Amino acid sequence: MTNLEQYIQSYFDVQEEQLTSIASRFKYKEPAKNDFLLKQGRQCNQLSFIQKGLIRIYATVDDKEVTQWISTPGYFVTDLASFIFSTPARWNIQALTDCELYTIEKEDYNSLGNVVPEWHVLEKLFIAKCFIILEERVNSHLFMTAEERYNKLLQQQPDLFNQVPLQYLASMLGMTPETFSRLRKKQLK
Amino acid sequence: MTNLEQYIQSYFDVQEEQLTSIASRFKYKEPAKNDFLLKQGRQCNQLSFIQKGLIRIYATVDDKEVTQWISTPGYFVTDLASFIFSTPARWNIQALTDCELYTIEKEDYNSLGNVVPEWHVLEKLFIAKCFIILEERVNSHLFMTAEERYNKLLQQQPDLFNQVPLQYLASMLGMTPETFSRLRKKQLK
DNA sequence: TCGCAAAATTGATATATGTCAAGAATTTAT
DNA sequence: ATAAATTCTTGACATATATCAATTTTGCGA
Repeated sequence: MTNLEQYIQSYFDVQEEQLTSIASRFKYKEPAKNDFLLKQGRQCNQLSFIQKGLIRIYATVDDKEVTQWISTPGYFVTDLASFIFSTPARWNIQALTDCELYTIEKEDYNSLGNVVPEWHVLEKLFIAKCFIILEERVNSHLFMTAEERYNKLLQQQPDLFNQVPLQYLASMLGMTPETFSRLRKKQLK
Repeated sequence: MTNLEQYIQSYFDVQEEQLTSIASRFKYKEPAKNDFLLKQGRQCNQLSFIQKGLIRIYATVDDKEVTQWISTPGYFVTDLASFIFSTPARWNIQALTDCELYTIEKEDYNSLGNVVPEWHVLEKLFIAKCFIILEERVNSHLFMTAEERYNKLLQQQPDLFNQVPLQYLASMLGMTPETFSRLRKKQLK
């Protein structure tokens, strides 16, 4: 089983016979560092699995730039709202490093319903998982302080802390780089 | 077209012939004020449309009680994660007033795929809409201050402000009742 | 390898929001 | 209608986090 097939299986829980058929619709891509996969305002027509590299999702609104998330190998990346509803993208998606991706175009993605009988069910579950991830993030703001969010991220994704500019992590946790830096200092003691 | 059918249509964008069939699986209920539709830790087996009344979704974690949302007529209410994945519910769901609901049981809901051909597609879109609502809420914490969140809610749901205890609104916006009260005072000037 | 640009840190200070306690207002139950 | 309970408001104060500016460190391109 290829890496891509493993990724697909872990997300979509699809039967093995159909894996090859699904995987064949993804195309290998190697965006270079700083390349944009998507720009705010455009339409998002792709869903990508990250084999290698790091990708930042961010937006600029009223001069304020906010990093929404950093995606890492083994995960997918897209602007789900734009991808599903063909609305203008809210997010920029940019490679933080040279990357290796498997990308499916929206029209191929949408044709999967004709190929894999259970596809719409799997897709539903996939989106529901995305929902749960977001619910968790809302909760982190309702239940936790900035410091607790910092500690949680440090625990869950320690590697990120020496792979990406820390200001991006600060932003996705909803705090300034200065606050992030001070929490970091506190931790190191 | 009944109220219920209108609600279903607005959420699921289903064809008119199938509306009756779907609607027939919902049962009318009248929970009284303070009745629980769901308790944290249990499994959520119901999805309800609110015809009348107000419903609070909240959770208590480590002695901290957080209101996640207040649902109003014309909207549905459930613990989506628990409903879809049969996991223990994260949330309590409680009637803030006497209510009139249309409720569908999970097994009936799951059987809709056999009744309405396009059901899984509609369901996918429904969940995707829920995703977008949550994305919007995450953004409100990343881009906005407490005061901006207050003003946004006041603008979008002014009625809530004289229908439910304000401490619940404060909580769902991620602030204390005192802060909420002071922002309120500021507004009234 | 050097030099520049970006990022991170640090200190001083400002501001937003939280905490605690008391009292006023409102709602609910008897 | 009254009493009790809950909710809301207010003030004083504490704390977390933001802002601004200066400096150091790091990383990158020539």
